[in-house]
Parts: sequence; C-alpha cells; structure tokens
Amino acid sequence: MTVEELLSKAKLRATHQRKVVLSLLIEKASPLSHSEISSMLTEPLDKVTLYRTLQTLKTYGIVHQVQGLDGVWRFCAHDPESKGCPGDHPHFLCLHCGKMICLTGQRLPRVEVPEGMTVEGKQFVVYGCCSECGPETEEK
Amino acid sequence: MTVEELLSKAKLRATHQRKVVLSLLIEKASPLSHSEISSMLTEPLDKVTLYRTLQTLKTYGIVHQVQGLDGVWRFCAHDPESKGCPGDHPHFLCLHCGKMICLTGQRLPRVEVPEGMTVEGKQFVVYGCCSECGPETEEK
DNA sequence: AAATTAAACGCAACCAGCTTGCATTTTAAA
DNA sequence: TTTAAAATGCAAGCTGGTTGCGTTTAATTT
Repeated sequence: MTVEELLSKAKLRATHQRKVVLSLLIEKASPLSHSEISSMLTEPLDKVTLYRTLQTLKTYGIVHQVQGLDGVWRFCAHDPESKGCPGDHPHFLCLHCGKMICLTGQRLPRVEVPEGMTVEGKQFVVYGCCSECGPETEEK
Repeated sequence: MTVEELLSKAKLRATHQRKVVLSLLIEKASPLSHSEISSMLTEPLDKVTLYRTLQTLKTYGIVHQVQGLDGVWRFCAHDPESKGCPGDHPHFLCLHCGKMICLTGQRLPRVEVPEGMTVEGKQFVVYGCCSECGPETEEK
C-alpha cells in the first residue's frame, strides 16, 4: 500500500510533510525518535509539525509509539494488513547506540491488576546491548 | 531495618537529606516522581540533590525506578530482605491521576531477543485508570 | 479553472525534567 | 579537634515536548 493510500484510507490529507515522514518510517521499519527522524530528513521540517504529524499518525493507527529509558518517544509504522493490537510486542532498546527494535512475534503477556483498575494499554521495554554495539564495547 | 541501617549497610553516608528522602519512599511504598517527592517534603530540598540522592539510592540497590508514559522516572524503595531482582514486576500507571503502583507478585516474563543482543534489564508498564479515578471520570 | 474553507503548517515563546560545573558545607574518620 | 573526601546547593544550560496564532495549503464547491 502506498503512503497516499494509507493516508487517504485514514481520511487524512496527503500533505507533503506527512508523506515524507511516513515514507521514512516505513522505509526504516524500526522505532525512530523525533530527533532521529529530523536528522534523517533531507529537507528541514518544523519540529512542531513533526510532533503533530506523528501524533496524528498514531491517533489514526498508522504508527505506534514506545518510549525508551531516556523517556523519549519513538515511532514505528506497522503493517496495516496485519491483525492484532498495533505495537503489541516487546521493544528492545540498545543503551549504547540508542537504537530500538520491535520484537515482533512475541505478544505482550496478560497482566492481572487489582479490582477496579482498567487497563488501556501496556508497554514492555527490554534494554541492553545490541549486536552491533557488542558486549565488548560496553563501558562502565 | 531503619533508614540509618539501610544506608550504612550500603556504605553510604547517612546525611540528613538521604534519610528524609528514603524515609518518605519507605513510608509511601509506591513509586514517586521527583516532583511528587519534592511536594511531599516539609523542608525544601534542592532539586539537583534530590536527583543525585535518588540516583545514588538506585545504584546501591535501595530503590528501583520505573518511568511512566510521561517519561518521568518514579522511585520506589523495596524490601531489602526480599530476594529476586529489585523491581522485577510490572507497574501500573493511572493516566488520570498519574499515580503508579507496583504489581508485586507477578514476575516479568522472559523475552527472547535475537542472537547477539544482551539483556541488562526490562521494564513493563501497564496503564489505564485506577480504582480511585474510576472509569466514569475518564475524559475524552 | 477560480473561489472557498477547513485543515495543516511554521514560527515564537514557553514549560518540565534533567544535567553539569563549581564553590560551600557536612560527614566520618584520624 | 583536625582533616579530607563526600555530599549539598546554586547558577546556568540542554533536550523533549507543548501552546497560541497568523499564514499557507489541500481538497471541495462553484
């Protein structure tokens, strides 16, 4: 499905900025932060627009978001054809290079909460050192 | 175990500020953010000192930390006698009042990561609406 | 194709969380 | 009591993220 189709299917205007951002997210296929996206774009994009664009894409279910241990949100486009809750998998965060990877294929476990509490969502971040950084580069 | 014993056991100086902060964390027994701690203290405490105090307590295994969906870290003292990985349980975050609760009694599941990656830790946040806020107060 | 209008964009300003550097104070041991 | 290391507190600064508002743009209507 093209970027234009994805946007029109969500009844969103296919603006230039949205197409650029969404294309990048689909191409990279791993959760990217605002700053990572900004630095990857060839043309400058206002940061407020980027925040709002990602927020919109999330609201319409085109991307899902997770945050790293740095508290920074990362956004990832997901296959609109695949069923199940978008982003319903653990995410791995490399503490050294900051890269995040979707651990698709594993579902988030069910959690029991005390009486009266309602669960709207969950987020599972596994952190450590990725294969590129390697355990030997680990400082401290 | 008293606050003084906890600190001396970790070979940490039992300063006034540390005793005050740690006492509060033990008393409240639920994960508190910097701002929550600040507002609960009767005497003013420099924010940098508070950050460093919590960091130190974490490093020495006296408290564990989790972050909410706001990216804000919350700190919780845990029973030093209990065995197992400190903080090795899911945390519930109320999106309405911001309160966080340790879901002790449930262990974090094992996660498979691709070859070459090493896991140093994990964090599981379940969010929704707590019993005090109630589903009916849910806005939006 | 031109006009229209609601949606989206971009700019300035702002806020919260968190960190760094450094001088001052305090703790605990000599 | 002295002393040296450790901890505190202050100023300043950084990043991520938000709000308000005037301008531009996309998509629809004429």
